[in-house]
Amino acid sequence: MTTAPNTAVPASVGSSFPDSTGRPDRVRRLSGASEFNEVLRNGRRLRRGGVTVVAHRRHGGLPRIGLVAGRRVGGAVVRNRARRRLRAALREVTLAEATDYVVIATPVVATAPFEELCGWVRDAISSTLPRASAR
RNA sequence: CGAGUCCGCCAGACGGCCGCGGUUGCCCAAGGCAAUCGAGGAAAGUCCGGACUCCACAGGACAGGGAGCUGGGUAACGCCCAGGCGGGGCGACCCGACGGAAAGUGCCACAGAGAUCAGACCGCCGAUGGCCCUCUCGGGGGCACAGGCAAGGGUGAAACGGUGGUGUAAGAGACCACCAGCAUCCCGGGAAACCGGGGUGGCUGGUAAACCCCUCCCGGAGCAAGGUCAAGCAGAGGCGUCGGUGGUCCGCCGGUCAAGCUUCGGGUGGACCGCACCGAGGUCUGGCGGCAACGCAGACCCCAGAUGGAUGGCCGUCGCCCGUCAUAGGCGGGUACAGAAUCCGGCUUACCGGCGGGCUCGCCGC
Repeated sequence: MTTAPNTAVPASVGSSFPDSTGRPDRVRRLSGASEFNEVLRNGRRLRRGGVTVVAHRRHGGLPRIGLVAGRRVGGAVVRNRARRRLRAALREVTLAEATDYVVIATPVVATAPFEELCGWVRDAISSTLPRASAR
């Protein structure tokens, strides 16, 4: 658990972060029930490991994310932790422009090794990319 | 040293990389940069008490709810402190819904004869009355039918106060002495609860987290309170002595053809203020007053403010605890409970562990 990420994490950060697309990857937050419902109703839903990603393409603008950690994830402390780890993991991946994402947590998100969590998020996000762009 | 008890405190530390929210300043703006601040002792449960907001409010009666030894503290409390009383502990100390049972009503399982104007199973007596025997005609003896008694036995958590005497046929607070309890009066101490002492009196079960009585307190709803702006829609029916006085009634007030209430239907469900606060504010001063809770004075400080919800993610080193190999040390695992949402004061509950101090008991040494 401690030895493997030592080499893997910095590599993934360095490769995907500053210059994979050349633009500063800024992200907005989703806000309000209407925006969330829009994504959840019309978006493409993918589950990888302990996370579910719902992606929905918009007309333009920066990517937006919304995090969901429901009551079944745990108490307030565990839900906060799950949300923060998801936010940290999302910074490790490239998000498509003009797309809204809702990421839904399960209980394992709070306890799973961080590298594994990053893997789930990366797989799920990249799987949405061709569909979202093909639409 | 061991065991215990009370009080207070902490809630791993440091570093690296990458981030988030608020505020202030700067840049012409989108946005960016800099500085600065950014979870808890319980932020929790939402159980009490307030602040604040809106609605209501002449007054009275009755409901209803809450509190309940005394005094103090406090904005207030069901909280805190001190004291009293009762109970527990060798002790430090701990625990207590702790007003009234002599205002009334009710209840007291099982057992038991009887469980509150009590009762008589075994028992005791049988003076008096009755019956029988005897007779020296005064009486004497017997039976246990009437009747009397509640001492002893037995039942029970509890049996009409306890012990000893007098008394009597046998007995009983019937009477006496002492004692326990209660009521009442007086004296002394205390601010009071209460404590100590004395007199008098009647003659005494428990239960009020049973009804109840007494004293005191309580208008309702809550920040989704409440307000501003924006956007948007479609009205129709009912009540007409109706509405308000937010439990009810009396009474009062308002409206009386236009408003109000209400039912169904339609629209919106966004932004901002409230709301991040100069406050029942925090820290310090071995300050002053007080046994203490706390109050007062002075100095300094401004100390989270999100809204699908910031306060973090990952890594390293060192602590601490456990297991293991066991020589410094190595390896593996663990490092609680838990996350602000209008804000305060409490209570309760959860919690790996650690630190400091006071006191008590036991053992040992000087």
